Amino acid sequence: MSGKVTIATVAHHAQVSRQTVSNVLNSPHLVREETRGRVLAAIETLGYRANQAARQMRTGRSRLIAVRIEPANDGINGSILDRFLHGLTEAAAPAGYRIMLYTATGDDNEIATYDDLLASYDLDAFVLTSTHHGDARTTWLAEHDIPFVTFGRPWGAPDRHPWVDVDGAAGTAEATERLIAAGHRRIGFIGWPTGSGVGDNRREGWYAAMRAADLDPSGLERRVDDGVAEGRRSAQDLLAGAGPTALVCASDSLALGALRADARAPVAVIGFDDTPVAQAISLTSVGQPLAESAASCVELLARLLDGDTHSGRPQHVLLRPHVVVRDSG
Amino acid sequence: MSGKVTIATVAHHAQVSRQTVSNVLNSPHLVREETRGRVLAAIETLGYRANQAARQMRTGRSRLIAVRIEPANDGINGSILDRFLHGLTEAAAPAGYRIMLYTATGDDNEIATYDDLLASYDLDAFVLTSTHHGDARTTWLAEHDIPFVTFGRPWGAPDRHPWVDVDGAAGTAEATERLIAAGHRRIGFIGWPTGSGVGDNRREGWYAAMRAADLDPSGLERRVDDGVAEGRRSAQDLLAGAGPTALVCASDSLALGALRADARAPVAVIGFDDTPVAQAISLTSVGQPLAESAASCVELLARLLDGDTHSGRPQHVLLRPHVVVRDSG
DNA sequence: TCCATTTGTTTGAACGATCCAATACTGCCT
DNA sequence: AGGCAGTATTGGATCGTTCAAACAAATGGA
Repeated sequence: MSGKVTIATVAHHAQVSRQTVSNVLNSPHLVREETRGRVLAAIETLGYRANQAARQMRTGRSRLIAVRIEPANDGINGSILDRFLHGLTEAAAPAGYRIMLYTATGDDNEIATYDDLLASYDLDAFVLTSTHHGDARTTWLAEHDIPFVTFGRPWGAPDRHPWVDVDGAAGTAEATERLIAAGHRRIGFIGWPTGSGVGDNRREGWYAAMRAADLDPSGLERRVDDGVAEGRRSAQDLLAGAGPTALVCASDSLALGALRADARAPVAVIGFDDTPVAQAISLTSVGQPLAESAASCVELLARLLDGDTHSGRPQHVLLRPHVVVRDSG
Repeated sequence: MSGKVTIATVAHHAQVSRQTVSNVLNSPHLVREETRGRVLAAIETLGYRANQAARQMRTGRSRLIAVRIEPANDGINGSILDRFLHGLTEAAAPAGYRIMLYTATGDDNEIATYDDLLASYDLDAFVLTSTHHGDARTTWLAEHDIPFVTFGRPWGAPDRHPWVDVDGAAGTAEATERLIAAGHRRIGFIGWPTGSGVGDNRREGWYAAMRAADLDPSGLERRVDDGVAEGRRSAQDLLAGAGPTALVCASDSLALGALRADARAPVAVIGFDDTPVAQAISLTSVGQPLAESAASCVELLARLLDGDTHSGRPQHVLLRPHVVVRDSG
């Protein structure tokens, strides 16, 4: 190896000053065509890469985006987080950003971690995944003027910050419409208790699709905590009552339970999230566009960080999920 | 906010020089007790945190560990990678390290990425997850003297680098012994084709446990590609032949398939990896100690990076997985 | 008493990039 | 020819930390 290649090495090789090399990289318009070519050639030849630490020390920006990775298997975790993370990493790289992970136990602890990360690493931005009602984290970040994006809408609260989310209602609506098109008329819904933004939203899509098709949704829904057992019990209950021929569920866990219910005739079931479980048991499920969501998060952040705040482009992105058809429905 | 707190701020506040503050942090034994107390108090009061970029520029070390996150849902990905990542992040933090993600398409591309990451970010080390026969990556890293640990043994190749792995044979052996203790005598095994280190290793545990209990394993095994359909077919095949009363499988996918096989009498099935799928369908499965594995990776790396190479402690860690008992076996 | 040794602390320089202000070089107008 | 605006390039200072070496004070032995 020829030792470290610094901006000085390049400058010497291209017969220009350090500053000119820096300009070629950061303000190309200031440099004459011919000079720029010479410098770029030298960079190529020497395999020069700007040292981030030095750049960061001067500019105060690290080109690092932090994402929390959670311990438990709930929320986005345990099923689709890795796909989201992969999407983030892949989208961030071409924009010159990298993803750094951190953990935290509880919101207060997470805020302490922010402080630490910001002071030690000069992080440029955060991506938050599991936002909830009255989230102290978004408040703190906003107060401290730290750029961030949430994957998930700020349910209830005014949306003062950029966010990306998946239109759950559109997903359950598509699932319901698909079942209607297949001839089903009594389509049930198994979802979570009223009050969770995500849960209410997914229920809404089913309800709207039923009404739009002039079908009566009354008596066809159950709201329970997430889980296979709960799904099974609810399905059993619905089948004994209103007798649906198909079920739309707010999660794959509920859907899996529904599939287990004893029914006279086969019941079509559609889950939500397209987790590995759905793939394994060939469950039709509403799949979130995770790669696209991640790319949108990066794009919003990049826009924020590059100071495009004045541009009128939207700070919010709502993406459509799509039904992944398998054997169950 | 009182602006940035640097080492100079602390030095001034504690009435000492910058270097003394630095010594308190990096070489405490050089500083007198009383002075150290004064400096630590100042650090506490001011909320000082060392700036990593500046430290990195001087020392050439970033305290950053890179991990590749893969796109596809195979290998460690898609099921347990997020738990491993969480473990890494959690174990790294107290040791003063952070986890950075990167992606790559293929080994060659990954090596190019190493070059990039090392030059731009001065990464301290890498953790590789899906090692395979004749892995070009380990060779490259070793040649360039980059510290790294693999999660997975270097099957076949001489183990010139530190690694952490889970003893698959011990896992299938425990599963087999458990079935034997439950009264089973004809216990089958469904695994992957001969030639994959991990697959052969998992098969070995079943085989050894059978022999140790004086049970004849002949005719009781099938080797097929991974997948639910393959698992089902193999199970069906075995049941029609040697007629096992229990099955040990090399993966949860195979086990799920095996559960689907039509059998006269109920067949006990044990899978491998304790994926979300196993949890969802209540499949007994051999669970890998992922948090512990991750912690071991960090420990080995920290040892490498802190220059403890002379110490005679082992460079290899083999951890025991354990059967997570559920309804299926 | 004096020098050698140890212990504790301070000073100046350096890491590699960018920002700033000053300078050299154009071409153009009067 | 001289002046002037605009462009291209230069050297020096700077970010916050650690390294290397110098310095000061305390200790110990002959």
